[in-house]
Parts: sequence; C-alpha cells; structure tokens
Amino acid sequence: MKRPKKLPRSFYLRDDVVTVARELLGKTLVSTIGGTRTAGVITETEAYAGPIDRASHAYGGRRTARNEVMYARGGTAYIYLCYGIHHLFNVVTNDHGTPHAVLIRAIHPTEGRELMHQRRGGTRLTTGGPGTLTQALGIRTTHNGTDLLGDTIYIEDGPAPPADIVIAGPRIGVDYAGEDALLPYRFHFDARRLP
DNA sequence: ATACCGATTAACT
DNA sequence: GTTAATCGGTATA
Repeated sequence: MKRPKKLPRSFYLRDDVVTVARELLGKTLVSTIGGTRTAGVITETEAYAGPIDRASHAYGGRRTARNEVMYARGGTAYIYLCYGIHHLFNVVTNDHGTPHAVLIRAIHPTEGRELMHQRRGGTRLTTGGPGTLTQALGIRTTHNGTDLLGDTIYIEDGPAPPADIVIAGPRIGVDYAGEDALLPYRFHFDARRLP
C-alpha cells in the first residue's frame, strides 16, 4: 500500500496559523530518527500567533537564541526545552520573518509502537501530551531547525476528522497570557471516535 | 551576579 | 488535590 504524500511547503506557508493548526488534525507525524520509522496521527494542536500573541515566545517580536527558528520559513521544526525536562515539538508556519508556530500536543501511535514504548522507558506508551509524544518519537532539542520536507521528521497527509468531533477551546498552561489565554486556539478530537 | 518562572509530567497524599 | 524534576529566558542589581 502506497504511503500518503508529505505535506507540501505550501501547506505550511499559509497566512492563518489557526487554520493550519486545525488542519493538522488527522495528519500523520513521522520520525525516522535512529533509522526506524515511528509515527502517529495528530490528535491535538495549538496555534501560536507570533508577535501579537502574549502566549507566544515571539510576542512583541522577541527574538532570542531559543526562538530564532520561529522566524524561519514555514515547514521548519521548532523544538525547545520546557520546564528543563520536556522537549516540545512545534511546526513553524507562514513565510520567513513571521514567527508563527503550531504546537503538536498529542498523537495516536500507529507505526513502530514497540520502539516508542521502549523510548518511553518501557512503562506505558502514552503519547497524549506534548512532552511524551516527542519522547516516543525520539525528538530532542538537537533536531531544532529540521526541515519538515526532509526525511528525518515530516508530516504525511491524512483524512481530516469529521467536523462534529473536533473540539476548539482555550490553550493549556498559558494563564500568564491575559486575554490571549482565552482565545480558541486549541484543537483536538478523540481518535477512538473515528469511523 | 542572583532569583524567579515556564506552551509539563509522573508519582505521590 | 500536591510536588519534585531541571534548565533557558527574563528581570533585577
């Protein structure tokens, strides 16, 4: 059976980061790190709207060594360390110079479950959080800046979940962002409800 | 230089 | 419900 195509550059270059976040649901995030293919369907995302979004690392046009890659061209991986422990994976969107990004918060594992379980420390194969899915896929901050049209980390096309099971709501863990914390920039669905 | 906080998680009580 | 783990960014001096 033929594999779905990688998402094209044009998917990531679009202006509206919120639309890209919603449309990433149902696509498959693939890692070939270490030589073995591991993958899962994206079930939860959050949009971060660059300079005008208080929750974003690039709020007000902030530019540091950590967030520099947010300013790269759409289709680049932005990976940073959170709470000193967790490697969070984001997809940079929009053209270079516009620091928009989509945080991948959860996947439903589909390929390489054994290796993912092993990477998770042999405990439980949970990929329901932004820190656990990167651990399962072997993604670390060393992969920051990876081109998602390359062969190491990429996203394959897949069917969008039916609109009636997709939930939009406020983002998680951004209480510090004032009114922007209330924006409905989080999208998720229950993979078990797929037809 | 020091101090505090964060796009989190797992293991507790 | 609480807390420890642990490090880059930011503010303050």
